[in-house]
Parts: sequence; C-alpha cells; structure tokens
Amino acid sequence: MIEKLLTETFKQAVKDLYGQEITGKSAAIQKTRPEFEGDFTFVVFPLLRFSKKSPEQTAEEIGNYFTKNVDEVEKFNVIKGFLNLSLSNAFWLDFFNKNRNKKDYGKKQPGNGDPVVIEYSSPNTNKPLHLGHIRNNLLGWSVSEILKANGENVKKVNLVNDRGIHICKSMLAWQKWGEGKTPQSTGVKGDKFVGDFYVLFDKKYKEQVNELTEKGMDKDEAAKNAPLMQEAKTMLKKWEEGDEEVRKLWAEMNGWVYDGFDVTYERLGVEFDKIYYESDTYLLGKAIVEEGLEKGVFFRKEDGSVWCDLSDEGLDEKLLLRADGTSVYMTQDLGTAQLRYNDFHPRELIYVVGNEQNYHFEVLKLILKKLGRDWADSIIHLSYGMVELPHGKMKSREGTVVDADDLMDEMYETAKKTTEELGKYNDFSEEEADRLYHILGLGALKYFILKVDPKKTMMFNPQESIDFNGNTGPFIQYTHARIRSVIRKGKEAGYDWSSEDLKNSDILPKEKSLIKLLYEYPQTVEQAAKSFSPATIANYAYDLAREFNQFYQEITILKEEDESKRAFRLALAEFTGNTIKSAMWLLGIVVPERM
RNA sequence: GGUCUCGUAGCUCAGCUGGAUAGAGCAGCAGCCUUCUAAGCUGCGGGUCGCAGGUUCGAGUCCUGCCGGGAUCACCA
Repeated sequence: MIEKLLTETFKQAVKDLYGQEITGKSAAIQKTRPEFEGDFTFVVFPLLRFSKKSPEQTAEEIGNYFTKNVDEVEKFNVIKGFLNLSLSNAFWLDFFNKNRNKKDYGKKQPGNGDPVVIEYSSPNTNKPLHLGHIRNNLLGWSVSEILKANGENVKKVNLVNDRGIHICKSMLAWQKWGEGKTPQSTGVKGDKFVGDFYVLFDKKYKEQVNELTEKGMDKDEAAKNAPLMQEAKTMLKKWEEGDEEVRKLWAEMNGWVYDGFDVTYERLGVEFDKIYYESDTYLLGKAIVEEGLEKGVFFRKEDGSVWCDLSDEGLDEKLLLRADGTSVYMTQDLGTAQLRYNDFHPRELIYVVGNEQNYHFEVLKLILKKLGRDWADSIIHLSYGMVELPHGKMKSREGTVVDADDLMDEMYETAKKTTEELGKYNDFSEEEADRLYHILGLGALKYFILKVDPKKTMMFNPQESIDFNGNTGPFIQYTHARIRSVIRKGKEAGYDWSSEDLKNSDILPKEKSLIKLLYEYPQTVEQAAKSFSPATIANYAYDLAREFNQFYQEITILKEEDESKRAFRLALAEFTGNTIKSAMWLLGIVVPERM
C-alpha cells in the first residue's frame, strides 16, 4: 500500500529536516480533494512548532524531500499548509495492470481460524416477515459476506423463536375457528395462514376484554382474566409439560410457518449454516440459572422468582426465572449464547438485533461475566435502527405493517413496468425477462435499505424506494450492463486488451479518477468490515458507477483509433464492471449483463 | 425521571480516526441521443451543519449545557 510508504517517508522527513520523532496522528495521510491537483495530501500545521517556519515553507521542504526520496512521487504543490503529492502515471498504471485481472480483487481469502458467528433474522413463528425483518436479514447476510471478504471464517446462524405464548395464541385460534383448514386446503402461504389466526385471536381476545371492562372490571384485570388468555396460558403450560396433543399441533403449525419462511428467504436470497430453535435451547438457560444460584451470583425472592442484582453496575435487578419456574427471554438467551459458544468457540459472536434491545444485550453480557464466562466480551450486538414509514411506525394493530412478500411483489412489478415503458429488450424470452425483473426489483429494494448506515433509524418511503433513477440499485446495475455491452462489442470487434502490460502515456483526468477509485476498493471493504456497515460498500458502488458514467460520457472507448488507448479503456471498463459486480455481491445484489 | 441515541438543503441520505470553499440523489428549472444502452450526462437555484459555550493553529466531527425527536428502564420477546 503506497499510503504506508508515504506516511513513513513523511515521518522520516520530519526527523531528518527538523530532528523530531512524530506519531502517526500528526502524519495523517488523506486523499487530495478533487478540486486540487494531487493524489495524496499531508497537513503540515502540526509541524510548525518543530520547523519554526511558515506553513508554505515547511510543506515545500517536505515536498522536496518526497520528490528526492520516493520515485513514485512525481511532483507536489503547496496550498497554505497543505502538501499535495502527485504520484507518477507509472505508479497508477502499475497498480492497474497488476490488479485488474485479479479474480477476487479487494477480497481476502476466507480464513479457517476461530469462526465469527453471526446471528440474524431470528423470527417469531406466529406471523409473516415484514419490512423490519427485511432490514435485519439484508444486514445480516451482507455483513456476513463483508466479513468473509476480509478473511473471516463466518458462520451464519438463525435462532427461531418457535415457542412461547405467541404461538399458543395462533394454535388456540386455529383449534377454535380453524375448521380443520390448512395452507394446502386453502392455498394460503403457511406463515400468512398462521399469522391470520394470530390476528383472529387478538380480535376475539379484545372483544372479551371489552365485555369485561363494560361489566366494570379494571382494564388490567380484564386483560389478565379474559378466558382466551387463560386458555392460551394453559396451553403454554401444557406445552412445557410435553402434552402430546399440544406438541403435535405445535409441530404442525410451525411446519406451515417454516414452509412459508423458506419461500421468503429463498426469494430474498439469504441462507444459514445452522438454525437454532428456542424449543431446543431454553432448558439450557434454566440450567445456567441454577448454576448462578449455586455460585451466589443470582438470588431467589420469597415468591420463588430468580433475579440478578446489577445495581453495582448502575442497573436494576433483572428477572431470570418467573415465580412459576417458567423461563423469560433472558433465560433463553443465556442458554443460546452458551450453546453457541460450545458449538463454535467463536472469536466473535455477533447478534444482528434492533436497537430497541440495546439494554437487553448490555445486561446479557454483564450476567455472563458475572457467571465467569470470559467469552462474554466476544459478544457484539450489531444494533440497527428501526424502519419507519412516512405515516409513522409500523403497527400491526393499525394495519400499517409492510409485508415482506408483498413488498417484493411490488418491486418486481415496478421493474417490469419500468422496463416495458422504456421499451427495452423485447427480444428477451419470458424466462429472461422474469429473471431480469426479479434482479432489478430486489436490487432496488436491497440497495434502498442497505445504503443507509445500519445504526440509524431509516425512513422507508414506498414512493422513493421504487425509483430507479439516481442513487439507486438499478442505476448501478444499469452501469454494469452498460459496461458489459461495451465489453461484448469490443470482443466482437476482435479487440485484444489481455496484455499484462497495457501502456498509456497520457492518462486523462476521468481515467485517472476512475483508477484512483478502483484503488480504494480494498480499503473500503476493510472499512466496511470494521464498522459492520454495508452502507460503506453501497456508497462506494454508487460513487464508482457515477464516476464511470462520467468517463463513459466524455471519452469514447470502442471508436478510439489509437490501439493502446482503446485497449486501456476497454480494460479500465472491464475492471470497473468487475468491481461493481464484486461490491454489489457484498450487498446481496446481482448485476445483469443486459438491461 | 434515569440511561442510551439521533438532529446536515423542501425530502431521503453521505461526510473514515478533527483539516482546504460541507457533498450526492429526489423534487424544481434549463440543456445534451444521425456517435459505445438517455434507467445516462451537463448546468442553475437551494445550508447560521438544532441552539449556546468550550478545547484546538483548525470543529459538521471532540467536551459541557440547553432545546427537539426516538429507544429503553416489564413475571413481553
């Protein structure tokens, strides 16, 4: 990496010229801003106390040191205290030739060290996936790929919350009003089918609560005492006791849900190396609670409930086991964390979970530490912001939930409509067209969501999400298709740009800025991994596509008569196309050859 | 109320560990297809970076306070 050499030289220059050792902080290298001439810039203000000279003079002296000692530095200019270094064309050309044919440019070989386990998706089995889950799934998948590209041994896992009161509600409603119907008999997708009964339960339950309050019962009392809630609780108890009939129905209805989820996952393009089910792991959590009691880390209250006192850490007491002995969320999560540690002995244990659970994960880590699990520090809560709609938050109660399948349908339709309106590719077969609409629709959706910093709350405006112009997935996909078109035509014409040593004596500004951007890809991938941020990749892909389009607009490729220039530009286009494809892959977005 | 978090153009978002005149897209207006895909390119207008202090040669970025939004503090998950 040339930056390293430049930084070292900078430090050495200060030492030789002013007799001062400086740290990396005062030798920070940065890209030269496009409005100035140069490639890399150092700021000399911090050195003035050593040089005892003006900023201009100091920069001038160091600049001279560079041109004298570093071959790659061709020239420099000084503006105020900024030293702008220009690297030689030979350097950029060398970088270009050495890297443009690398299969995995910008990516490191996947490692086989201690794995990084990343949990994402984590659905409940009582309702279909919605927009919030989509952000989670896209983030999880993309961060996994980004970590892989940085040489991590990544294991994707899913933790399905398949037990608890929520699924009992669906089961109960189906028993009462299902009339023996099934997804097969009705043709309704399994997860939707079960979700409908969950909604039905809620409706009937509310009716009961209203009846009770009208009779004068206190609202909280009514909520607790409504017969349906009582029945659901009884069912949960029976489930925990292993009641055969309840377990059978439970398995069947969960099966329907999984069939539905599979379809959605497949379409979304996510998958997992291992799937955990809470029904398999919650008992381990109870065992850990016992262990904590024996160690004196937890304590039991008079009513029999178990707690952990976190007041020394500035937090409250946390419940770990209800008075009736049933487990709560934290209990289960202690169990699943332990299990995952046992299974993988991971270097890092990443949870892709919304920021509404920040407190939960803080507590989880504290409790594990109290229990003496030194690996608690390897737990990373990849906390992402909520998705909001123009009218406000998604509320299932108010029917403002954006269903994942519906959303993908809409994106597909928009892709179809837009393509047809533009009158493109009527020669596509039905399968080809279908595939293209799928790629474009999903590309738009994924890019729209992933381009926003994961940590931030994001606004999902349906109007804007289906836009295919500007900073969008289809724009980048289009750029790729354009490049492939040029490449195809170049090959048809019999042009050859395969040489390992392409020459170009005068690189044009637009060519130069493209090369510089390509040069930044590897460090962008590293940065994205460090910050767990697909948005970093998305923004890069957009910049690259935009830069290419400017180049493409301004400079002819195929019609260039100078053979070496033509070959150089074809190679540059191909390198750019490959890098766009690579970056988009890290976002889970496929790029088409034609569109 | 405690803790955490966010506040950048009309709207949606960039702005890496502090660095030059704060950038894109959308929306609006005006141009560019007999030339490699116009899902593109170019130009114009639009900003007291919530407010006030502080640290620094230098603050959108760091610190403090205030204002405003959100999350959380459940025997829900």
